[in-house]
Amino acid sequence: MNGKLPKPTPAETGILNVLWDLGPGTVKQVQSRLAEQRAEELRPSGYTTILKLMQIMAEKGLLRRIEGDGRAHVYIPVIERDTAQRQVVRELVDRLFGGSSTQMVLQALEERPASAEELDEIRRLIAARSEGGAA
Amino acid sequence: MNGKLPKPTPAETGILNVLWDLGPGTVKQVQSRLAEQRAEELRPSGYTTILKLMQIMAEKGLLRRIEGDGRAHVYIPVIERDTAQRQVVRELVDRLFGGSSTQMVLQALEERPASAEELDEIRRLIAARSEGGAA
DNA sequence: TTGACACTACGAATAGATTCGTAGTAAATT
DNA sequence: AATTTACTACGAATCTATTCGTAGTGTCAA
Repeated sequence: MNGKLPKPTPAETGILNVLWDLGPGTVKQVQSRLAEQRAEELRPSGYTTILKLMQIMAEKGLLRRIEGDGRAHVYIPVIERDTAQRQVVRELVDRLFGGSSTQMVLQALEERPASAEELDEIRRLIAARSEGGAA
Repeated sequence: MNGKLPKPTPAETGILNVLWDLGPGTVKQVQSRLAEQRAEELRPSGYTTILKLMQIMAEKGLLRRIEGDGRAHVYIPVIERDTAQRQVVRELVDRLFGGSSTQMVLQALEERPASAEELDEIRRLIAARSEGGAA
């Protein structure tokens, strides 16, 4: 019944972000959260739009739908944040960086300088990797 | 005449990759290069498909078109590889990593372990950044 | 001149993502 | 019971990306 989960589209990613932050939620909760976030930049999507998207996501297997207290269904992300992130990063590295994650890392650090603490964290990860032994 | 360049679509990125690698090229050159690359995985796009895409890209300002020796036009990428990379990385960081490039870096290194040399390079960049002082 | 060739230009088909209107339904309120 | 409220379900419109067929044009060789 369940092959591999499809890559979330941009709009779907927005919904997933909300659910990853807040945990299980109804369409209404997701929709109003998105509306808050986007109120300033873009015109927020209407209720039925988000409903439809979440229904589609449930069909695709990205979300699981369960009965809630009231009439509203509750949706839970099936795909993990980490998984989605890795999936997209991988695709981007392949498509635009010739498979070199290093190049991407360098660009990322160029684009948005990290704080000292963050650099430290990266340094630690690298240290761990260096010892553990890379392929 | 020229606002901001639009973000290249996936197919457009494939074309840009070829032109970034080979320099100015004709539709035929790009198409056959792509066909080679993709011959094993997917069905390669036909000639007129690539032609159309490149025409659209020229309209959008992503490519510049000049007269070649023969009848075929020669196309030159207007957008630089670095620029496109940064653009897409930035969008991805915003969309999926809450604006934290560090998180993305960590994921990237998880997904595709870098070699010792690469880690070294990253380490050097970080060292430079640490001194220079991040925002 | 005729025809083959190597291109470009254009229109239209297909596909996927996103949008929302409208209708249905059940519970809560009057 | 009738109305309002709060939802879901469904179909269809729109938009963008991608695809390619077909027609037009100029060059070159026979």
